[in-house]
Amino acid sequence: MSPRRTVRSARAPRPTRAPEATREKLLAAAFEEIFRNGYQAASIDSILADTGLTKGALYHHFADKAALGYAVVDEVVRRLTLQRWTGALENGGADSLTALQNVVRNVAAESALRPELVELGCPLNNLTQEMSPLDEKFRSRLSSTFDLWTGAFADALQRGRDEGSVRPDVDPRRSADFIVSCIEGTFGLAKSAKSLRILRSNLELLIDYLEGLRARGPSPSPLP
Amino acid sequence: MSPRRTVRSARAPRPTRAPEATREKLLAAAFEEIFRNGYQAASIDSILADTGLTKGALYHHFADKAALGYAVVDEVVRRLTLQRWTGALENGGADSLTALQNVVRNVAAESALRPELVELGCPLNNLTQEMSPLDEKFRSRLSSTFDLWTGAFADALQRGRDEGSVRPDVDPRRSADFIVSCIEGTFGLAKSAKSLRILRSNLELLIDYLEGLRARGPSPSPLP
DNA sequence: CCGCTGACATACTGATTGGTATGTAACCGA
DNA sequence: TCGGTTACATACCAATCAGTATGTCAGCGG
Repeated sequence: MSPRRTVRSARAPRPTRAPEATREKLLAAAFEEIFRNGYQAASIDSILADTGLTKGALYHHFADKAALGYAVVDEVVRRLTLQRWTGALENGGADSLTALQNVVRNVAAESALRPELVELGCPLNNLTQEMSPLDEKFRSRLSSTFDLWTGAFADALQRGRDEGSVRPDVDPRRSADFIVSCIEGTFGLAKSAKSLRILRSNLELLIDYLEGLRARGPSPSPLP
Repeated sequence: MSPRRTVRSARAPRPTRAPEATREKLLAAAFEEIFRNGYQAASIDSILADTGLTKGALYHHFADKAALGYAVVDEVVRRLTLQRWTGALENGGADSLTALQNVVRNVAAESALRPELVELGCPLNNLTQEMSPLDEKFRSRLSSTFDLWTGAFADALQRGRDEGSVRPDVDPRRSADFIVSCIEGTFGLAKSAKSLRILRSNLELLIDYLEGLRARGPSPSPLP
């Protein structure tokens, strides 16, 4: 009867000790707080108030505030970024360039439903602008996340070249950097103007730009 | 002889009381501190230490930290942004599109000489990402600065259409937003990677993109 | 020459910050 | 069942924060 009873064998949904769940709760709250206020202005006390936990819990799982921030990048921001921008790149029957355009289209559609995307922007971009010049460990983690993102786009462009959907004079890596820059800048400008219209307009122009990378003459059989 | 002597009529270069110069010194130091650390992490005490002034001086010229931040945007960030990006748009004998490309080229050349541009990025962008969601007065000031920037680019593109250097199907406002987004995103990615190479590569691709906006057939006389 | 006001300097405050020291209960192997 | 380790909670601390109250001196109008 008493909820404080501990059942030995059966796994209750809320066991009295669940360190991994506690850690995840801290990470999620920290991400939310950092996303809204930035890392430096993120308050430990506020994170703990959100979770209902205490400093004992936090400093048991993380050495200090910096370690918490690093973990947020490694385990939350990275995952969110990759699943949003690289998750749907490889499946589907379309060519690589069209897949890339569809990813952009999907984000445009998603942003219409989630106003936080236009209000708060991209968490990866936010953290980068704030922390890159101030903390090298932050910078390297954020930069490597960008590398995964641009790398995935570069791979897609390279596959597009191989399959004939992308012009052979396109440099996959340089173009990938350029495209990601356009995306991040777009979120920044839309956030500044609080304008979903700018966000969607820019993403449309980006899709047009991608269309400009498409190989002209349809070469149905690249190598006979 | 004594430097403390006060000459009544002649304006000495360093009069004992120079409120305007004091204000400017505070603004400059505040901009530097905010540029390096962000607004929220900018320390009033640190700004004062840089200037050699005290709180009495600061709170005599500015009501509070927010007012200081607003003044930095209005009087420093805006001026820097406009002089860098819109200053050289209207002169020169070239067509408007070429002038736009030259502005981008000049910044690329400038960034090679000033490493702070790639390390710290664009002050307008930094402040926007940090403060737009947190403070509406910040956001409106930053957003209006972006409007001046994109407006100048849109005007240039419109002039290009009028003079025949820009394709008539180009929407000046939408394209201006897109171009500025590319620029800001480029500074962000370069800052993340600490890479002057990425900065220059992206600006080159942007110049190529602008070239794509050029009207095909040279119409020497738009209206005979 | 007097007195008022502008232009600061000095010293202080309460709140908030990240971090720590200590206490304690749950869990697990022996 | 016992002892040690894990997983927290509580209470506290020094430092830093923005902001304020007060003091003081320069300059100028009268």
